[in-house]
Amino acid sequence: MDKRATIKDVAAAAGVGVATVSRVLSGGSASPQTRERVLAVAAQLDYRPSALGRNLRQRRTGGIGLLVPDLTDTFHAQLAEGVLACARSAGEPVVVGSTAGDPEQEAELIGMLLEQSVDRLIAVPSGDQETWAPAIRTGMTVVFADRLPALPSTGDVDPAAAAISDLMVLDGVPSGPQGRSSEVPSVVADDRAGIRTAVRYLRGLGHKRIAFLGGPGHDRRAAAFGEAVGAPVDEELVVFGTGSRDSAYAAASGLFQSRPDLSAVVAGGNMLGEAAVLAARELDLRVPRDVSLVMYDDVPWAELCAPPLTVIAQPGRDMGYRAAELVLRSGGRRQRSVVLPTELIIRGSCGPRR
Amino acid sequence: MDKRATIKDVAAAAGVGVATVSRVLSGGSASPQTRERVLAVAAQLDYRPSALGRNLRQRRTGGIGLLVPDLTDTFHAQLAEGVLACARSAGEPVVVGSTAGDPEQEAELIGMLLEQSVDRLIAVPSGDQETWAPAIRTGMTVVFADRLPALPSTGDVDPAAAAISDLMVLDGVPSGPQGRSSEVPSVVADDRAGIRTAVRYLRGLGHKRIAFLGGPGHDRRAAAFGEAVGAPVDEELVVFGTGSRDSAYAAASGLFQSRPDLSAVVAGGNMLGEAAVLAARELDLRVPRDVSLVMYDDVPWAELCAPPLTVIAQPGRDMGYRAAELVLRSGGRRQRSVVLPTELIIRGSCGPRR
DNA sequence: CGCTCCCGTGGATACGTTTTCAAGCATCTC
DNA sequence: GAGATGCTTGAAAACGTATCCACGGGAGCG
Repeated sequence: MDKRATIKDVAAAAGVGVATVSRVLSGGSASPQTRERVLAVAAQLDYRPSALGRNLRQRRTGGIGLLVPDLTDTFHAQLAEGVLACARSAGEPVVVGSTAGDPEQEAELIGMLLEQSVDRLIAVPSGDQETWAPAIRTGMTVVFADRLPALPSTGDVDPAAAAISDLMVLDGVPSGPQGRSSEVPSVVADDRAGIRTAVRYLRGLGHKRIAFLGGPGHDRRAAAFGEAVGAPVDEELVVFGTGSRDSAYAAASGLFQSRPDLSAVVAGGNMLGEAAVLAARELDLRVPRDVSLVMYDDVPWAELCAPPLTVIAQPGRDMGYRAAELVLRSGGRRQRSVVLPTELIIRGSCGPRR
Repeated sequence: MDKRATIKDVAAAAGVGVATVSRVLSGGSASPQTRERVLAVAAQLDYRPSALGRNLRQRRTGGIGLLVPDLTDTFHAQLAEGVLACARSAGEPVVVGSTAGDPEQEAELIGMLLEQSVDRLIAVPSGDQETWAPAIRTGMTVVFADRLPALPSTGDVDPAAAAISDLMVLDGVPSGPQGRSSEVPSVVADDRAGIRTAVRYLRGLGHKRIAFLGGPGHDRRAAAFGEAVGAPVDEELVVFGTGSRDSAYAAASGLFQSRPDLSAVVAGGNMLGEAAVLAARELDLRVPRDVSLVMYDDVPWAELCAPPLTVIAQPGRDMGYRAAELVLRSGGRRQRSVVLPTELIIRGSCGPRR
């Protein structure tokens, strides 16, 4: 009922001008006694500067945007927690959107953020570079996390080919020579090394027919997988879901049924890993006796599984935190991208080839 | 580089006044030809109304706030997804904060939202009614989800007693007779029925010594538990963690060690359930042979566990969606609270008392 | 002693929108 | 035919803040 005090009220109560109040509160210069009086009055009136006025004046919203495909994916939740932690310590609000891995929804949410004048954005992208061009062109400070937008699909290239060329350009460190999107900083895990380690591990156990089970945005991982297993890549052994749990399950189930000869699976994300466990169980495939499984993302429940899942761990929370740091410190001009290490955590879901 | 077009630009280009443009875009009345011209010009200029200006004018931020203890908790992630889905369909941004179950951080985040003039808030509260009084007094439209804030701790009452009196007041339907916070609508599951069903189920299996493992905000569930097992409640069998995974693990481990005579555990949340599985395994307790476990929240990984977890399912996504609906349709004055049913899903983590 | 320079201060302006208000104009009614 | 009524329209105010600019006074320097 009692409306919030405005800067004018404070100014009047302190007997100074609004400019002085603004300066005191923004850390500008002011005489000690003036500053003290203003501060006292502000505290007594319980004055809180309205972000609305400030934002309008400076033509930008203070907060930062965060776009992830699905919070129910534990890795994305970890990443979000990292972003939130960093943002909180900076006192910045964060606007979250979930895209369901759908470029269209992603574009829509970008539009919404633009409308809100949110000019700093952290994203786990689902769309390709074309989707992201508008946002970047508008001057938004964008930081990609976990993955990079794929090359625009000029015509109909199959994902694998695009993914490989993507890898060529990006080559471990994402700051490739060309490609517009390489100008935007990113925080990603060293997918190439992670996948390579996992594949070598499986090879060491005797596995020959190894499959990759990916979701949207896992092109880099798929490409790294292709590289790690070496040519010729059996294209039937690289399958993709579309982002939903159902689709992941369908992909996993289809893979197991169409290729009973495979003996090991690398899941490109924890939702895919979950689907693989479920599908295998449904088809009476025992893990790891009948099929070995290694899953991207170390999540708390990986350890609870039957058997406990061998995973490629990437520091989700750290990635979010670092991404938030990058996007907040973007005052310091051009930012370097960050590549964090992965770690193969061996539990019980891999065994020797039967 | 090219600054965004403002309403003035559109007005000038269309040869009309800004008021007309505003009306056309807000669905006001205008002559067909004027409307068409304005729309055409706006489209051609790629004009998007700035939320900043609008918000300042109407003295409120369009968006809605969402406060949860921890997105890494799968249930909270589900709830958040529900909120995001509803908000997206309404075109509203949502500002998310995670409180780590800490009332202090919660209060801080409430302050931040206040500063942003976010006047609609959905919260899984951690603090008590005292923490929430300021937000509600300011005129914020608040909807609680999953739980209600506890009664203010006047002096040092132990959580169990407070929880029980809480239950007395709230009695299933949260709109109790007194208590200021009972005026705020909420979306909660029928904890009482859920817990009662679980306890009866365990009783039916022959279990006598059943423990409750809770976290912050689980007072109602603890109270319902006490009611279900009937007096006298063995207070040692009701233990609380503080919200973190570590604390949950410590609580679970401590419980198992101090009371080797217990034969069943009800976990008040999925993080507690996770901790219980881990702690049991560490102490070489077999589930369900040595100890039975039923966990609150049905989460995707409950099925993957060894053994698959018997759970009290509550519709997290729906709860979020309904809460968002409530908070958005709050134009229609006083809203009724919603109580959603729970379902006991029997899997493999409960067995007969050994 | 006088000039300059700098610091502290307050008035005024701009940010982009919605909304009120009055005016203009055409149509309808008596 | 004149007054009333309704619809469309544009000018202007307001929202709360940050910042530009001008002004005043004190101190330092010549």
